[in-house]
Amino acid sequence: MISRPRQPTMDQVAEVAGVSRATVSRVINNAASVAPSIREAVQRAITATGYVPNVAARSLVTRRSNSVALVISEPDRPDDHSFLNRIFTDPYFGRVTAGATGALRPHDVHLVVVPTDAADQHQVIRYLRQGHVDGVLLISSNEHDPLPAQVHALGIPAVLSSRPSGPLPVSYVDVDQRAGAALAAAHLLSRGCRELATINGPLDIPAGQERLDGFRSYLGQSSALSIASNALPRHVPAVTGDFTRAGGEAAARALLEAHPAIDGLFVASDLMAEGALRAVQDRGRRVPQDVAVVGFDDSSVALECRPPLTTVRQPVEEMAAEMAELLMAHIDMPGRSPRSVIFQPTLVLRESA
Amino acid sequence: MISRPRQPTMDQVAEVAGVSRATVSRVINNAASVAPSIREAVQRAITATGYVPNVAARSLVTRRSNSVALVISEPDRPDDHSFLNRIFTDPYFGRVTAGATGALRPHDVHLVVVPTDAADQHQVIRYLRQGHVDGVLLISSNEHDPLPAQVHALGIPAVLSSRPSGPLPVSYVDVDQRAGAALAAAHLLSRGCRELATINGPLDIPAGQERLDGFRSYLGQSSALSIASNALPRHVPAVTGDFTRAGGEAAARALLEAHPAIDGLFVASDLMAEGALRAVQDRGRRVPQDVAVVGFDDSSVALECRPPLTTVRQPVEEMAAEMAELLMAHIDMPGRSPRSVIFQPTLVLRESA
DNA sequence: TTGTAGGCGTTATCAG
DNA sequence: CTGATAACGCCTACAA
Repeated sequence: MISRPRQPTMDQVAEVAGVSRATVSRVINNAASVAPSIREAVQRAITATGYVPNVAARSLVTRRSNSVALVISEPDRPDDHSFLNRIFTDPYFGRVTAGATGALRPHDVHLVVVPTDAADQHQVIRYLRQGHVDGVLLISSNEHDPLPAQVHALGIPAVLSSRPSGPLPVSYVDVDQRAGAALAAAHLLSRGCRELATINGPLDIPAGQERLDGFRSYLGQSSALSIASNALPRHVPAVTGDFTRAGGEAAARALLEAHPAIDGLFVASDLMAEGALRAVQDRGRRVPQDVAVVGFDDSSVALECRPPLTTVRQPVEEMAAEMAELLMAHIDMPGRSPRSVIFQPTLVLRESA
Repeated sequence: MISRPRQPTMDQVAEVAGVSRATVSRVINNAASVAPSIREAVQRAITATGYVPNVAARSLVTRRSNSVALVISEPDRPDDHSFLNRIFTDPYFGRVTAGATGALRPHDVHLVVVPTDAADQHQVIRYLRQGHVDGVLLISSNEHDPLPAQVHALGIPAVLSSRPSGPLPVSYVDVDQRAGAALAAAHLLSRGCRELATINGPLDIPAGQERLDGFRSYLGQSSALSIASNALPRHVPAVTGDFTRAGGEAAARALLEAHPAIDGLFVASDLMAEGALRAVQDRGRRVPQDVAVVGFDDSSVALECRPPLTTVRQPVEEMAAEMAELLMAHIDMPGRSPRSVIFQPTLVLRESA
């Protein structure tokens, strides 16, 4: 059996380079003022010995771990197993991860992905308190999720992925949900649809509520259009889905059952829209000729739908990158006051509407 | 601005409890022999002060981080962005994560998910050398991936998710791929299919190669069957897909174009099978009446297919849990000799075949 | 510009 | 059973 050789320490590098430990430390953290010749000698010693700094020792003194957590909180899912499955299946989280890691790389900071459901939450809190990470990117969509408040109470730097439900002095990044829904409504109207309906997300999730509000209130306001053409329905039919494919399918089925004349459908997520497409087509109705469908997210499933989905695009990667930047700023400047950054969504035209 | 109060240290707890630091340490690590009364007093002091051990200090002395990395390596994907998207979209990785975290929890060990493509590999190596983690669960399917060998050279405890391509003395967990493919072949034959074909995975991935081999060689051997009925085709048509939905669809299209009489199809992954289903149905052929389709993985998409997919099930969660247990054993007993654990797949009957 | 020395918060080895 | 005391590997005043 070959036992693993212990990592070389800074002292060994110093000895090889013929300098003191402090000097080695200086060139590693490229502190100013190290004679070029010495610096070079140290570099050589480092590569010669294969030295790599010990993170534990370093962060013990710097009080920095150089990593941040991406906490994905879904308190509602009781079943841990299906919960993780969902997280790793929903393209949204992949985009967030991609955006965040990209922004973090220049800062030389690692991202630790921490999925959590209700049962885990205290574990997560403990994890954060132990100093594993310097800050938290918190993805929490559920309005009643206690985690944002708890994390804030910890005093650890944090950035949320959407407006916190209560008044919490914390930074967040969000998309203008109402504007996105209005974009969808306007497009459906402009292509001539008059029997509109929507499949909204869970109403205890702000995004679910706001997309519904945005859709309805735009239709309520567009009196110009409603005068120019047939009157719009006073009451826009809506059925609630759960942001899953199956949920979207069931919701669409119910909707078409109750309102067979529907010719325009706004679905609050692409995943649900994919299910809705099936339901619509199962009833023998063509998309977009008979029923036009607009999704939300512009996730990768939008392209896999048939027909490809017209959808409201959130710049998720950019948003995640912005979250990361905000977080780094808070970490580097403790006491910096919280701020929010709101992104405007855009409409991506494909074939479904 | 409220500045965050520093975490209480062990000394403070000791002072509150009226004991020495060493004693506090003992109750925390519940070392043997601490007087019950003292232990209780310390516990009280801990909750009173809200003490949480500092992981950096601890792992500096124990040389343990109490976390392991789940490295997901896909050296082929040049585009980082789509790469992460794929990882977080493929249900397989979610299952792995679920299985591993579940097994790790009792050990009080955290899982750090580290996706990596070719460009990142040296970063990953550096990360591992820095001592962030005590060991590595390495998911690497590509035969030419240099990472397994590099990780092994590091001397850090590691467990692979499949047999390494070269002779590497390292533990791994795998499923009997050939047996799984044979299961599929046997089932298709038994339901009366005689014009069999397969959509195989990339041949530079062992799983891709072995599933193809297993399928073909079972058919070659089943002379009993081929005598009892019409002779089987000597050459079983096969087209290579890339383990994506779109790839499966394209492959199926090509297959049906070249061999319109196909009545039984083995697809080497559920994701590809979902695409294949579309292609088959687009040609106006019914599944399973005209063409029976068997997938591989029993991932969550198998249930979302229509019709729901008959598929070969890998017990992915259990396999990941086994990987985690093997890894913990290696971590706790350095020098333990490597071993492999092979799981037998099963056939899950649904409606597609 | 470089070296010396103290301390970061734990665990672990000893005595007592 | 409990308490000193010495590491663990690094950073950082401070001194030279």
